[in-house]
Amino acid sequence: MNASKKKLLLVEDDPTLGYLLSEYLQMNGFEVVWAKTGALGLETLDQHLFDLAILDVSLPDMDGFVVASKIKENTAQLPFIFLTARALKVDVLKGFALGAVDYLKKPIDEEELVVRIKNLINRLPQEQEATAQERVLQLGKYTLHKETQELSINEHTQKLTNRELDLLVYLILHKNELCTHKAILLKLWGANDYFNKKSLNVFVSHLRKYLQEDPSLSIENIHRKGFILKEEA
Amino acid sequence: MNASKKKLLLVEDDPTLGYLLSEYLQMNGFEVVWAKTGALGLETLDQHLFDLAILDVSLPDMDGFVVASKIKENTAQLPFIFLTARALKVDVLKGFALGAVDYLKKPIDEEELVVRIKNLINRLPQEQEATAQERVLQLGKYTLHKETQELSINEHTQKLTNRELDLLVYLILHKNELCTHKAILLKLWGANDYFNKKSLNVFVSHLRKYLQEDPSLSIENIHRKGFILKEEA
DNA sequence: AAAAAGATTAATGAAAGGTTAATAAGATTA
DNA sequence: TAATCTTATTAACCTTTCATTAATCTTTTT
Repeated sequence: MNASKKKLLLVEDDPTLGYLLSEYLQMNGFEVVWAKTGALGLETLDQHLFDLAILDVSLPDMDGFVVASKIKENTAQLPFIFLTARALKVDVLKGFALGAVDYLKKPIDEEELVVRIKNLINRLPQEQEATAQERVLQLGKYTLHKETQELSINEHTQKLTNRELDLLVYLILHKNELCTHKAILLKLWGANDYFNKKSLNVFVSHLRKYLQEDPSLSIENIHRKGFILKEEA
Repeated sequence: MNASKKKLLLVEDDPTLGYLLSEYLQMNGFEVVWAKTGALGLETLDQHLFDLAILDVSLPDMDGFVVASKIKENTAQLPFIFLTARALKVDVLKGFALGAVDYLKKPIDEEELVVRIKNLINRLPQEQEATAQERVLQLGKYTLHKETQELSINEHTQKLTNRELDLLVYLILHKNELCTHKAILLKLWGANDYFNKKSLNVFVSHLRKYLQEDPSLSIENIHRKGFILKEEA
């Protein structure tokens, strides 16, 4: 999905949990800096550009809440979550009031933690890239704008109908994979019968015509199975 | 922050909890539509523009996960969270895999729920209302004065009616983006039905006539979806 | 070679969209 | 209060769009 490794700051004094989480997060593709005290955590902020901070609330030297406020003062935009055994309601409310993105209660399953972190991180840089990637798909020399339903190559653009668009999007998302008649028909038509299959053929035919300008592209038929949108290397 | 009340869809079959949450959320400044079954929840999606959906996982008619998938298919961007007694790890992972923004486990303190929801909603991509406050909007060679409701080009000015103005402003704010019938109708008419759609067509027709003088502008129809106000580069 | 499946182009008809005019309801003016 | 004006809605009518179906030809399989 996203090329660059995301960098996490983990502030956790418990050596066992700290090691466990640190390892597990790294195994899951994150770069992790583990600070064992609040003070150390704040220091590392000057040396790294983090994407997210994970803060234990109970720390030997300073309260996790204090760390959070300092983070807010120093690095304007670094989002942080609390991870703590202190599940008191007031603490949860205080955490969110401070601007936490989430407040997780121990014991926490590592797998769940990773899923939640990935979820958060994907949601953060939303506007800039995420939507743009969804709105426009690239296929060979072609560009497909989903909103305007326009398929462009060089200066020429072909407007697609709803069915054409849906089918092309489906094929692009499964590029170089077999898309069975059944799967396509169920997804786009909702039912898999003789006449819908006939209809599907018509649309494949349309798309083939539209995609002629790039010879590296082809929609091939696998007899009695389905279609493959191939893009040659 | 944002002036408008945020609209929540609550899908919860338990009458006691549903009532409690619904009331409490309303007390906290949210507009809440409470659907007691998954099917009813999906129906209301056509009548309202929601900011967030809160889904119980165990529902009488259909699984909350199913409701979530349907939401994803129908309304492009409506974020949703799960609220459930089923705290099994696989369920949590499944929930996030489906694209949930959060997964909360019952019993949940109402106050904590409200704080978490507010937190989420603040974090959601806000509609850029920046330009919405401008008194004068520029569109191609045209100038639109919102106060006087006058659309001017060169020496000619056309006075707009309220509906014409509202529609044009909406389209300008979403220039070169698909504006679905549903979104326009819900925003300007408050309801999405056959006759309002007919009415919308009339106003689009008016605007097209007014915008004829600048050939770089066009209001295009996307069959069965909506309109795009295009400004060619 | 026969039969089945697929490809392509064209024909069709229902639904959606576009435009202009009529209507009704509210506001304004006389 | 009646007359006029304004404007959103509804109606009437026409055009366009597009998924499906049909018709015809080609390819593949057995």
